Amino acid sequence: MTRILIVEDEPNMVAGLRDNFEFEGYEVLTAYDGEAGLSRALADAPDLLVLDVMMPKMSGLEVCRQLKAKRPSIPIIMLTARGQEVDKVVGLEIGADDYVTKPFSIRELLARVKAVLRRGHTLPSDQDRYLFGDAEVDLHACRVMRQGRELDFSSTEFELLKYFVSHPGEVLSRDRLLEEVWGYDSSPTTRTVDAHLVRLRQKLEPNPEQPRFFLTVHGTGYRFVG
Amino acid sequence: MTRILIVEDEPNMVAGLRDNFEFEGYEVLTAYDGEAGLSRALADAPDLLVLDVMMPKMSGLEVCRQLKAKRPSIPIIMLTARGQEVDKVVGLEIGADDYVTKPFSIRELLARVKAVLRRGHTLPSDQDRYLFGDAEVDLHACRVMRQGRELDFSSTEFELLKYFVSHPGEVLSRDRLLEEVWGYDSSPTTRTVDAHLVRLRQKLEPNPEQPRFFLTVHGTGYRFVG
DNA sequence: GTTGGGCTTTTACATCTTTTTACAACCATT
DNA sequence: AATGGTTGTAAAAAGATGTAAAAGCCCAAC
Repeated sequence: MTRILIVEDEPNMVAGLRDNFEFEGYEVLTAYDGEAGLSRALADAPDLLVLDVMMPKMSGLEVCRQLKAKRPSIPIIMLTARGQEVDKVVGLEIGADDYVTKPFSIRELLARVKAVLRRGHTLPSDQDRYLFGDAEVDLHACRVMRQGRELDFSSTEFELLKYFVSHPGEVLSRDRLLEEVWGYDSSPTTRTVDAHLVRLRQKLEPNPEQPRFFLTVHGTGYRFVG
Repeated sequence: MTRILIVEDEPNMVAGLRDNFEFEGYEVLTAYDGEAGLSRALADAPDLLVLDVMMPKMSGLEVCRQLKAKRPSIPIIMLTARGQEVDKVVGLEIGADDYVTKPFSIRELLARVKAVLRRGHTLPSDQDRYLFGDAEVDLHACRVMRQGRELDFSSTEFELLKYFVSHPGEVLSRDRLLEEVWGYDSSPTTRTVDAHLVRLRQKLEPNPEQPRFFLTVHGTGYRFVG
């Protein structure tokens, strides 16, 4: 039976994941901090790790690095919070096989687990595509299509877009956007947000002068309606 | 038998809803993302949709919009998360028949489903349109028409208008208007209200100098008579 | 190094919205 | 009618936002 080790400090999250994985027929092991996770992974040789980045004692990144050094073949899927440096997680730097950004749907995580176990390359499962108007956003592959054509998005632009489509309908203040997209210690001013909004609108609105999706909330911020 | 389509990406939630709806004697169809939900709705012609706002591939709002465009008569109840209370408005703007905020009691959802089904698909646009004089206010679409032409209203102007038509006949003090329209911690003075009244009258009164709808109650405030 | 290009941020200015101000007109009370 | 407070109204001021262009930064190529 395929065994999955969940390393995560949030008990509710663990419970939810356990339920779903067991329902899918996996055997589930758990650890509630980085140190325990690492030793458990070495001792019990699970078939796959689901590993939270943010944890007490030892971060998921460190666990991943150390584990990959000793057991390079164990697949690891990282759980990252929004705003964390996704680039460093995947790819060669750390060695994770895939990642999922919180909050995620269980369904998506299951799909990625299966994909990784199948050793099929982590083709951007279309679970995290988002459609609105004539645009199509692939949140995982970081691509944006419109009318069949791919649009160029810089990383900041894309992160901002991502935050908007992840919070449809909510009024998002400039400060909140700066904090969530640019980071807590962001130097940029709020006008930077406006400048980026212009670019999002130019690229994604059918009629940028009269926005339909990226709406202004005067005195407050912006709202995405998709 | 009445058929209900549940479009929701959380498997546990779907399972729970299915149980309850089937117990109540409904037939349940399901879809796990927006895209699938939309095509299912078009293909299987359910009697009602329960539609989550936050979903992969296509948001509930977009599904709602597109479905209402093709099948305006299918009733839709939206599920919104607590943080996105703005969606209440948006969801209804887009044409949903009702909404429920997560977390909700199954009992409440069932009640609303029954209510919507009993109501026999009354278009919300009817109950949200307000006519007076030669003007027509669409409270949900946030549009004002007069003699077939659409008028420009700033958001504050519209909110004020909305409050008036929602309280016809009542005498509304400036302080009350400030509190209700501008907010509890509003810095503006009561004269600001007067300034806005001028603009409402200029835009909506046949003869602004001699108001017929937006009446002054000397020493107290204003009264809308529509 | 240095250079060049792409991306980000800032700046500047036009425009739009909201609030305040000033004063005239109005109303109620005496 | 005189008075003092209230309201109508336009215009000024203040504040926010849209937008293009300049300035700054970073990184890779030379």
